[in-house]
Amino acid sequence: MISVGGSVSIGATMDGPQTVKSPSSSVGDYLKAIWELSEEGAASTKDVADRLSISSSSVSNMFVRLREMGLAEYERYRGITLTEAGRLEALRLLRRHRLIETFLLECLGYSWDEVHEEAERLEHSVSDVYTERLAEFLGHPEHDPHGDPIPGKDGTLKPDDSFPLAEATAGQRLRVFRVGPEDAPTLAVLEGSGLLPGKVLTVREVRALDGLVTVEGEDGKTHTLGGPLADTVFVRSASGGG
Amino acid sequence: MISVGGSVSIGATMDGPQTVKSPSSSVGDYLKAIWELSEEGAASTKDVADRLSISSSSVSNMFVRLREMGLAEYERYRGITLTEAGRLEALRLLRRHRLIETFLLECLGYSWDEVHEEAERLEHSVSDVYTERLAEFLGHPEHDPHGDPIPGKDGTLKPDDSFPLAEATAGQRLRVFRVGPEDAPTLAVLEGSGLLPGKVLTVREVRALDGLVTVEGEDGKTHTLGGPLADTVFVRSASGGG
DNA sequence: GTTGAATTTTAGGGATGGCTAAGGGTATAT
DNA sequence: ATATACCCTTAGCCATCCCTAAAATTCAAC
Ligand SMILES: [Mn+2]
Ligand SMILES: [Mn+2]
Ligand SMILES: [Mn+2]
Ligand SMILES: [Mn+2]
Repeated sequence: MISVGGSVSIGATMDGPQTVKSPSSSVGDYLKAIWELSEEGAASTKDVADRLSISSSSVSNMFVRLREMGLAEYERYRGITLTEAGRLEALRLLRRHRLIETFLLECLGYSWDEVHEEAERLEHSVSDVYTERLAEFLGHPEHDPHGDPIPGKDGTLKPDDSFPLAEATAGQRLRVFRVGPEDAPTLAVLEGSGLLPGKVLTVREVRALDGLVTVEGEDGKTHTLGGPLADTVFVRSASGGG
Repeated sequence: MISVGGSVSIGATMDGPQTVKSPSSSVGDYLKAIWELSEEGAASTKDVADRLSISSSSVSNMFVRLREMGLAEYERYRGITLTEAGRLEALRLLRRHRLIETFLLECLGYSWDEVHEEAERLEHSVSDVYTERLAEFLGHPEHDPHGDPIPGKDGTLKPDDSFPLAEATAGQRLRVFRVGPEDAPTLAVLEGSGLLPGKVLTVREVRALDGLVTVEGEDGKTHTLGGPLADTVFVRSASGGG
C-alpha cells in the first residue's frame, strides 16, 4: 500500500526485517504537530516551532532528521509534509492521546482541563497492547472528551462534519460536538456556559455586526459568546446521539 | 526531617526555592535498582550493571552523577548507598510501579507476566496526581499482583514477614504471599502450579537431600518444585486474608 | 529591481546517557 | 608476598535533542 519512503526503521544498522522502532517522544510530538498543521499544505518551521515552544533552529534540524527517517518530505525553505509512514505514526499517537484523555476523565475523575497535559506525556509510554486493551475497557469510544474523533487502529479518521457556532443561524437546534483549544481558561469559560460536547442548545441570535452569538441551553439559561470564542465551539445539527 | 544532602534540585542553575525536578527515567531506574540491592549493604557497580543490563562503565559514571545530585553516597571502589532523598524517590517510583501493575492486571486484563514490562515504562510518565487518583480508583490496594507491598504516599513500606517456601516444613498450611522474579517463564510455571499470591496450599514434603518441595493446592492437586524455584515463592501462615 | 523584515538555515555548544577499550585497584589463592 | 582473576574507573566516542548567534534566503513593499 505504501511505497513512499521505505520502512520506518530508524537505527542506522540493519535490524530485523519488519522492525518498526517507535519514534522517541520528541519525534512523535513533531509528527503530531505537523499533521495538525498540514490541513493547509506544508507546515513551516515557524509554525511548528511556535506550536511546540521550541526554537526555529531546533525545528529546522529535526526536519532534516524526519526526512532521513522516511517520516516526512522536506526541502530547504519549502516546509514539510508527512509521508504515509509519518501520517500513520501521527495518527497512532493521536489515538493513544484521545483514548487516554477519555480514561482520565471518565475513570480517574480528572477535570476537563487537566487531561491534556497528562495525555501528552503518557501517549509516548504506552504500548500497542495497552492502547487496545484500554480501548476495550472504555467500550471503544469514538470521540474523546473534547469531542475530537478517535482514530481507528488502522489510522482511519472519521470526517468531521461539524461547523463553528459562529456560522450558525438563529433558531437552529444544535449539539455541541467539539471544542477547539484545550487551554484551561477557555475550557473553564465554556464549562461555565454549559457548552461542553454533547450539550444541546438553541441559537437565539447571531449578530452580524460584532459576531456575538447568544444561545439557550436545555436548562433554559442563555449565554452570550464573543465572536472569537464562538469560532472555537464546533456544533452539528441536534439529531443523532452525541 | 532530612539533612543529608540538601534538596533534590538537579538543574545546575538556580531554579525556584522548592523545585524538586523529578529524575529522568534512567536515574529513576538506577535508584530503584540500588534500593532493591541495598538490603545487603552498599550496591556494587557490577550488581547494578547486571540488573539494568547496562555496561559497568556507564554505571560507574552514573554513580558519580547520583552523588552530585544528592541522591546517593558513593566512594570510588566502595559501592553506593542511597541518601534519604534517593530512597524516597525510589519508593515513589515503586509505588507507581506497583499500582500500575495492579491496574493492568485487574482492569485491562493483562496476563501475569505482561504487567512488569509495561509498568517499568509507565512509572516514569505518570504524575503524582495520576498516581493518587489511580490508587483511589483501585481502592487503595496494599499489595501488587506479585504480592509485593505497595509503598505509601509518604514512603512508608510494610515490613515483610514472609519466608521462602523452601524453608517450610511438611504439614504447614500456607498462603502464597509473593513471588520473587518477574520473568515470563518462571511466572508461567508458577501459574501452572497454582502458586500465585493469595492461593492456599498445604506442604506435603520437603526433602532435605535435594530441596524438592511438594505441595497440595486447595483443589487437591499436588505439585513438586525444585529447590531454586521454591526459593522464589514466599509464603506466610494461612490465616489472615491475602 | 532593490530593499528590508521575517523566516530559515548553519555553526557551534551543552546536557544526558549510552558504548568500547584500556588501564588501575582489590582480593584471593598460592 | 606475589600472581591473577575479577571488578571498577577513566578516556574517548556517539546519538539525541535542545540552545544562541550569525549567516542565508524568501517575499512583499516600494
Ligand atoms: Mn488533548
Ligand atoms: Mn506528547
Ligand atoms: Mn514489577
Ligand atoms: Mn522503569
